Amino acid sequence: MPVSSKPKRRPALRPSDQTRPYHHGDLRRVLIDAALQLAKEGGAEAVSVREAARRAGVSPGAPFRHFESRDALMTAVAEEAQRRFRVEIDAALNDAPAGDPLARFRGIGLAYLRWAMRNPAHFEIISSGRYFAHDEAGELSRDNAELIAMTERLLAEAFALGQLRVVDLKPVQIAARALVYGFARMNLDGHLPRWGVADTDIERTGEAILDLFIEGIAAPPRTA
Amino acid sequence: MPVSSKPKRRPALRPSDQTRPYHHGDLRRVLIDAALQLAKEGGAEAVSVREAARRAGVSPGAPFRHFESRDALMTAVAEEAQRRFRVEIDAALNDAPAGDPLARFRGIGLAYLRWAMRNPAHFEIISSGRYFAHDEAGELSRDNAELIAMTERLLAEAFALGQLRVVDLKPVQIAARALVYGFARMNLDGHLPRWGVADTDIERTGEAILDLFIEGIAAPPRTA
DNA sequence: CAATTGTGTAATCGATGCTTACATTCACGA
DNA sequence: TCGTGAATGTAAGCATCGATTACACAATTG
Repeated sequence: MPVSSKPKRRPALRPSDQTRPYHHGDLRRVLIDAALQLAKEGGAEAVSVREAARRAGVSPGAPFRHFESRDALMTAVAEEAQRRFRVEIDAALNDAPAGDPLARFRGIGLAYLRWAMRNPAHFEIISSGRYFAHDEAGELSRDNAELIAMTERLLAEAFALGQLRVVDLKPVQIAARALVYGFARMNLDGHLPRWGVADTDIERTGEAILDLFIEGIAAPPRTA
Repeated sequence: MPVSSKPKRRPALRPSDQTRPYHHGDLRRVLIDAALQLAKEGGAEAVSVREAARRAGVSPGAPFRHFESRDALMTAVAEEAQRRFRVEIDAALNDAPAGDPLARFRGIGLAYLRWAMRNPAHFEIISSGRYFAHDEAGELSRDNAELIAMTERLLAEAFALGQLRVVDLKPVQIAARALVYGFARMNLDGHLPRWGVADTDIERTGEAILDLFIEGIAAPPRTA
């Protein structure tokens, strides 16, 4: 089993001359970073174990000491990406008004979209369901379940406050996810230009469709 | 350039004994079919040129006489899949009431969802934007543009008839696409179980979110 | 200090995409 | 009819990749 968290000193290769030390220092961490970088450069499937090893300055077999397969590496990468993603979501939630669950719901959607737009490859790794076994990747699954539960709770609160015109909340929840996921993937898969969305308009358009959806489920204003 | 459409006689390997004829007959076609089958069996990325050749009973180099690269093969596969997809869409349009553009719009969405649910791998190949160059694949692009134009027209007609409560139609169009695309990909990427959607409920749920969306953009009934 | 465990290297395997040189067959014009 | 060139197949080989195995070195620990 891999190292986990013991603070290893990074060997800091001697100033000018020597062969670098036999042991790397924190190869696991470095490999994940290299993989993240590779994904950013060439998309998720451009990540190869060998190239990550190359960038870490290590032999092609070395990564398999830390990850039993490419999928295992990608799972770790996905978990790291998910961690970063969660930071943004939580930040968005902190910025949203506590007493307005529908606004908070929207805030999550917006943060989701923005992160996906700005980190397409990492978003793909998280969501493609091809880069890791969902059964493992415990942290990732747990995290995901939390997010699902959170949107469910927010919708229920919104409904209780009379903010929604809809009764059946499950379809609303799934539709909302499908909407943001779909838009994010349209971006990822290069569909948006065909739909007349310029690069500079992407985030604005994402916000527009999210608002359209929210208006569609929101209760009409009291005074009509 | 490959053969195209000349009706070649298929050599019908001699009854019991002989080595099959040197020339295959219609290898291009057979390779595409094999690739479609491979995709159905193991997903889009399970398609390999060599395996397709193997199934066609032909040497590993042979396919490259017909497709200059794996991507070129996948492009042809995508075009074939798109052709089948279009058949369903057009059928759905024929079934929909001519005088009710919003219903026709919904019909397209439904047909889209159903086809994507029932042919996930082929759907992925069509839409993933990774298996072919969008600039080439002329037929595919043309087809896609047609579909986009069609939904645009239907929305405009619906608006003209007062069926919509929304003014800005572009976001509606994109949101609709994001919704169905997102749901289709959630299915493809194995998200739906996590969202509490059982296999048997998938198509029903798809219909539900589509209807939710359409209600959200539809004008309220006259008599309120 | 010695042994155990962790972590790297070297060499190798099989599969893949793709290329090149050569073989066979088809199709068309003299 | 035939024979020549184009089309289409085979054979062999390259580089890359994921993965395994045997071995080398280092760090920790008793």
